[in-house]
Amino acid sequence: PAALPAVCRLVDSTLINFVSDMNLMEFPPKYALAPKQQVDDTPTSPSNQTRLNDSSWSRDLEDGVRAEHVMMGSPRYYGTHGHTRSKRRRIITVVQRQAANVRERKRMFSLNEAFDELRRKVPTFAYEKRLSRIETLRLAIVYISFMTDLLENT
DNA sequence: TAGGCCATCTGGTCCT
DNA sequence: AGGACCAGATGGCCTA
Repeated sequence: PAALPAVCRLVDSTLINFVSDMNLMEFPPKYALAPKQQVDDTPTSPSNQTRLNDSSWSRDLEDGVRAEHVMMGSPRYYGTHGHTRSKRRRIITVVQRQAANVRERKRMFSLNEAFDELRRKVPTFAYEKRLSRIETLRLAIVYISFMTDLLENT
């Protein structure tokens, strides 16, 4: 850590310019509700309280046969993460699903905040276009490698 | 118009 | 039981 100021002085001035030219503070206006997302985030409608099943878990059909995914959504594939675990599916209410959607949006929001913070830390040309998430990650890898080499060679 | 990027929804799995 | 995390699917927006 003590060597850092010295390292910074050694950093090529063009790199410093990259950093100072960063202007990624603008927040994408997309966080406004999208048209398809106009569900009620504070669901209180009694009709939404209906449980789809008595238990919150339902057992799939016997003997390893994949149960049909009768609920809405895209098809899933078992074994994506290596092993098939339980055959019990959690059945949730519409209210619970909406609450989970809200939590997921918040989670992705904080993830994007972290990406924005990383974009500000990573040196870049005065981009007319902001870095995508994958570009940000890859540039960060290169940047860290560069700084690591710099530290080791001084 | 095709392709890249992103937000969102969704269900499965993990974890507390 | 339920929240966090994850990845697939989908649709919208933007740019070359």
